[in-house]
Amino acid sequence: MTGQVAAPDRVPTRERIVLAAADLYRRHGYTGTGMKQVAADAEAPFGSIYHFFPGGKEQLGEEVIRRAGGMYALLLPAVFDPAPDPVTGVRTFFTLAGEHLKASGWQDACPIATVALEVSGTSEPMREACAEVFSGWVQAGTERFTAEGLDPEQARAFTLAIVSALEGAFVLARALRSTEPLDAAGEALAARAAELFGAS
Amino acid sequence: MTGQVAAPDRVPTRERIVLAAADLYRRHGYTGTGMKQVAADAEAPFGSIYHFFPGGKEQLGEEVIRRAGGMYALLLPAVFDPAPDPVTGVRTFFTLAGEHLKASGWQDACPIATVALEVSGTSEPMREACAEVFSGWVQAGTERFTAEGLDPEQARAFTLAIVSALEGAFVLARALRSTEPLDAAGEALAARAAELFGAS
DNA sequence: GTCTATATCTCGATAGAC
DNA sequence: GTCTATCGAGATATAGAC
Repeated sequence: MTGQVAAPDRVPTRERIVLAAADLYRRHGYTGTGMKQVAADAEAPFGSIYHFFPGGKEQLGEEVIRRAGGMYALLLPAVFDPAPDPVTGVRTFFTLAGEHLKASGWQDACPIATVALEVSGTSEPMREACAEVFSGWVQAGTERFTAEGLDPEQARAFTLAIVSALEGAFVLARALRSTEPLDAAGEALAARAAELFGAS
Repeated sequence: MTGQVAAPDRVPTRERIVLAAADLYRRHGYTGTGMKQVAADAEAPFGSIYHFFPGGKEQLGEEVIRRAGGMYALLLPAVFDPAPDPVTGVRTFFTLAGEHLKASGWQDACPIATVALEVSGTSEPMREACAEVFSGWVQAGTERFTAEGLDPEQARAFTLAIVSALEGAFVLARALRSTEPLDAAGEALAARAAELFGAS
């Protein structure tokens, strides 16, 4: 009977910090994002960051990567479950990614990819966090495509190709300010899917 | 008759600065690379950077991107010219990329991709430099594959898919410390090439 | 053109009042 | 737990002797 109703500031401070950092990472990267800016965007006092993340910038970065990775993992079933077949699923995945990127003013790239490129040679804990996120995506895709009829090796290789193409197309699309790379990559992978799954 | 023999310090200061910065960018990114570190790695006096690049970090970054982009563009004919057919060329391209990345201790990613993700939302001049580099690659690939029998639209889409897959596979490979993403992406694109070019 | 010293700013991180 | 003031280090950039 503690009277837990939805409070006005329903999002806890710690959560706001993680969300704000995730948003900044995909716009400016890890090294380009300052802790003061995170605090400002999260509307949290500066000291609260070090209260919740005593490990500092690196600990915050690790958690942001894992959390963002988990959220993006939800997109896989969200797109593929309603799709009539894997070929359509692949094409839709790339199309939606392009629409979202364009709608954000070419700002919202994938935070994991940016951070992975920046810190893979600098911070081993963060590199491992990125690796675990990618591994999780690949494993989820492998299981799905295996269930849809591919043998596990094929399924894993195809998933790796999809994730790679998606991340790379994001890079080009963001720089070129065009969805063309995402459309082209999606088309190529959809054709590969048609070949693998034997559909048209 | 000015006696121009190969001098001991045959690489000019300005050149050393650009090369050192390019190397640092692909290891630590743009924001993660300091001007002092560039000077140190280039074995150049700190002030010389601002003598040659009065526009500061951004001007240096722009030139590094364009120069590195031009160097990487040379790899396309270097790999595809000796290849017996486009399918083999595609596969070789991804295989060599993986071998190089691994040989560098998973350090030498593509500097353009890293910088493109970091600054596309921050610095318009640098975003344009990245876009021009990518456009150049895509145009070169389009011309080559058109000459090999594809119609221009197919050739352009296929080139975009290749570059996207390559850049994305680099991201995963660097984080996972494995060439598996590059091999899988190469396999998928080689299969697509076989389909497009009608070879086996 | 080369090189050093330094100005100015912002970074990540900490201390301590409340 | 919240918030402010501030530290020391490192950043970019500049001034000026040589």
